[in-house]
Amino acid sequence: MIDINLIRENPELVKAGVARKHYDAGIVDRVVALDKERLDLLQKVEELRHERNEISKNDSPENREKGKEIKEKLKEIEPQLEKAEEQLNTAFQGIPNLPQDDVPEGEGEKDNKVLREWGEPKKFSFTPKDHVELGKELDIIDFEKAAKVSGSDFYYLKNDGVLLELALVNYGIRFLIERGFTPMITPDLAKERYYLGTGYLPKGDEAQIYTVQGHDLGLIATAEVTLAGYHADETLNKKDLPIKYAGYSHCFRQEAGAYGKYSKGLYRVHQFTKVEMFAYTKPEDSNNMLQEFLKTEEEFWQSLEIPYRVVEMCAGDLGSQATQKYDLEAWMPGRNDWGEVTSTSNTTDYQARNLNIKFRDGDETKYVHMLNGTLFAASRAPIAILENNQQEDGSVVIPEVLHPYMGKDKIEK
RNA sequence: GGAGAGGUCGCAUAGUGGCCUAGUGCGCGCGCUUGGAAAGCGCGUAUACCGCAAGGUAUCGAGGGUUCAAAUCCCUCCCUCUCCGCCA
Repeated sequence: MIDINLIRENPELVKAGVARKHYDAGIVDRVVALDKERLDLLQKVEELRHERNEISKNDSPENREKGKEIKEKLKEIEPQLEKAEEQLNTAFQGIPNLPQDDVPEGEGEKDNKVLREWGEPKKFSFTPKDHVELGKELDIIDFEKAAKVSGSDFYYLKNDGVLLELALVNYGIRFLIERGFTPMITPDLAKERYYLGTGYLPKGDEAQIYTVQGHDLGLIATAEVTLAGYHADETLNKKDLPIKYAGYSHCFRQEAGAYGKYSKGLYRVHQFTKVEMFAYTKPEDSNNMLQEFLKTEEEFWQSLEIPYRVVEMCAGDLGSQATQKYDLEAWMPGRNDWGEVTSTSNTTDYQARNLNIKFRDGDETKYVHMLNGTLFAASRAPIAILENNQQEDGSVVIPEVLHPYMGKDKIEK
């Protein structure tokens, strides 16, 4: 959530930011009204409680009578206050984080800005195959058996497909350790507070998360959930900041209603493995950290020798949490187009306020800033590797940096 | 999963209906003392919200309930520890 004081003091500023994200700016007025209503009721309730506290210091028949009266009044007003608080919270949580000033204007994907390209989209002297075909021919990915056992959009990895994922994970984690990240393997399930607190909800859609029947648990859609929750309700030491984690987890997404050629094969699946970067910083450092994350992603994908481009999200495509966001899109010959492989966001103090994560700065405690960024998803990275590195004979050359982890330099039949 | 014991202001503990505005010890901070230090002594040491302020309200694992009044009584849940069971 954003700072309620910002809304009280400068509702117009908030409205402008909300409008840039193409959310309904009327929500700000609703919050202002509900906030006032809540304050009025809060004052009444506190006055009555004060009276009650005074009375119970001296026991007498008269005071017992007075106490009974107060009890009755409170019974009436307290539920009203509760309801007002609930309404305020619901409306308030609908207010997204505000975009940074220099974020490009725009409504959605079509308005995102390509900042630069690295590498050349491959040209083949033969007709390239897509990863689904390659995966089947090389016997390293099996969608059909997974469909039988788990349903559509699940997959088995086999043979060198397994080695490739493990190599990527091993290489990726070491890559981040060298850059000062603390490696973490996190739980794959988390309580509602955490998977909602990180706001893994696309605009208005709650159906993204798988939940466990009979328990307050959901399968995480990203390690961002568990890495953000790690320090929930803590006050961190200023001297420990920034804290940088490299998270390894499985990710689970329902992806309801996502079909079509752009969702083919590994591109959109219900479960995948991901190595995620996460950072807690001082407020003044978060913009630099976002650039550091982006640079780290670029260095990683360059080391894999995959052509990619950097895209800055426009205000309308930031989602509720981010103030600024960059994606890397890798070249995918199978679709003859770019495909998103990473995403890095600065959520500033928005998640920190949801999860109550602060740091001590002298006499003051302030909210930390929190950032996340994908190093790679072990579903989409193999798409790029298989499709870009395929040879005419159907084999696939492994990126050099993975050779030591893979134990070979080529996947062949 | 079963049985038992617990969860109190940074840490350790006291508190079993109104004297709790939560005591004490440790730690920490400031001051006195000292040539300097230790000890000793004194004072102060949570968070959030409302309020210009004085001050007020809430929080004793969480949520409900009983009562004029709840850390304290009742119910539900969560977590930790010990033992048992089961398993990797």
